Amino acid sequence: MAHPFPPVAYGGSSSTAGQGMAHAHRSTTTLPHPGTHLSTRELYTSATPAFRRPDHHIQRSPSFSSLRRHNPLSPTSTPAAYASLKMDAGYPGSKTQPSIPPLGSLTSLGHLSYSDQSSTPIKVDINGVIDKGFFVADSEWTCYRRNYFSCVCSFSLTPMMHNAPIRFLPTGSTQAYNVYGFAMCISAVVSDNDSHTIDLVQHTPKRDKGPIAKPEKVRLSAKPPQASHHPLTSLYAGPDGSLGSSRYEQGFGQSQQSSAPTEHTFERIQFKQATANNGKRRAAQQYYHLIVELWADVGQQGGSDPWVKVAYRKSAKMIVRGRSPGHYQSERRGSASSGPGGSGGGSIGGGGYSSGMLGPSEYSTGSSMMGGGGYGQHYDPRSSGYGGTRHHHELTMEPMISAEEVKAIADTKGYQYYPATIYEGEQDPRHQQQVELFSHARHDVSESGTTHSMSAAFDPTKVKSEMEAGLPSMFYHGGPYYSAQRCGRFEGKATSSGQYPTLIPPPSTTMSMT
DNA sequence: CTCGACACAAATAG
DNA sequence: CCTATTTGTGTCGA
Repeated sequence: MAHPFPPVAYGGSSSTAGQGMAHAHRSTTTLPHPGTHLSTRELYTSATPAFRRPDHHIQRSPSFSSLRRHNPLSPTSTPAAYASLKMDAGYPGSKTQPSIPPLGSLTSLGHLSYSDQSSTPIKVDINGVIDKGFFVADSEWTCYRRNYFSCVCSFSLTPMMHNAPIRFLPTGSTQAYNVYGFAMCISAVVSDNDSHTIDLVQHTPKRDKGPIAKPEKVRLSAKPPQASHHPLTSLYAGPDGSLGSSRYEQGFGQSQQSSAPTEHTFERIQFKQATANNGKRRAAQQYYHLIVELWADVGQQGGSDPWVKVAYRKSAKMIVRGRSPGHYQSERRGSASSGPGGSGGGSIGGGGYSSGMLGPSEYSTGSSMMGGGGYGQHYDPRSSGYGGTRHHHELTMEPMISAEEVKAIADTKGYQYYPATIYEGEQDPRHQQQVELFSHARHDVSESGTTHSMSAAFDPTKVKSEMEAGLPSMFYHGGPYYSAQRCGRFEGKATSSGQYPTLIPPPSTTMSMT
């Protein structure tokens, strides 16, 4: 598995489009390879969950932006608040990023333990951040089949002992395997039918010109638990380009290999196929789930295939649109139900905590991610009253979230992010709020089947929302902090808002600063 | 209808 | 400021 893809340079492309592409120049952008670390650009671009390029995608979408600016689309599209977590920070002006689809709780397919004398049980955590490409439409997480998305994956073992041999005992089996290494991969399945897998494809920057492949398992080392304390730390790579966390690992010389990083970003991924019935017909809408999997290398113990799946985490259900954005803009799915708009109330409470997802998610496994949040579509940032305040604490523990939390949340209407919105609404770049999230990452690995309480990890308390004082930069490079920026609109709704302790900024009060 | 390919244009990054 | 690169997406054709 050296590299799933050849390095990006497929220079060969001739001229198809006239655009410019002669050769891959930016090699940087090459697809991530498993043992390699990303280059700088990559780091920022995708590797970093939180940091993506500042604006990039958002603005990019012509359709949305333009449309949105001039015409508000239907209510549905109304912009909502986003939770942006990114910290591009450093400076105001950056745009924020929309929320990202949450991952559900971790599902273990067996038990890991150190095989030394200690036999210490190992708790596994999988972190995955779907970075880019997704937005909420009609309260459902949506993306375009043709657009890229990326997924940052990492896992951690607690406790971490690098030299100790590990054993894996699949659930329901008595046969334990020696684990020589780990790898992660992403895949997708149909929501209704887990057995129905959907292929994911990975392009090179050259896109059509370059080869495409399926995401492959990438060998990774566990991220040290310590990293956890800094959510960001783990997430963000050091400036030097190497992942901070990886250094730790390597330093120890774990068996995995020096080249194994602790985190891998699958970039330029797209679904091979769109979900069926994208809302058009009466037929039931199909949904997919992205799955972040952790595999163990058991050598030949299990037969020819050395890889045994240890655990995985499914994302919230999502719709993959097969057509151009333009087609959907005017179109409305059906409806009714979810109509976000309709409800302005998106309130549902579903909860989302989105902001936290990124950072904390890193270490908190199941918890935070559900972000969906519900913001319906309120357009009024202020008028409505959500005024700031709605909030509450409950977010953390929303009962509702459990099993179908994902669903629920999603239904709830997550935040929708629309770039344009920002413009229209208000742009306050400066409202960045820093959030320190730290949840402890404790969760039980035991067996959480699927549903778990995710809430636990999130501590509203810890989150700090305010801080605008302008120190964005500080946090940023300081490292570990997470700052979330909000964009102008806080559509926060009561309900949802509750979920976001962090994000909810006082309506205009704070923002104007600076 | 969906998928795939081609091509254009916009935005970003350097 | 300019250019190279990358990505989103409109559209056509299969």
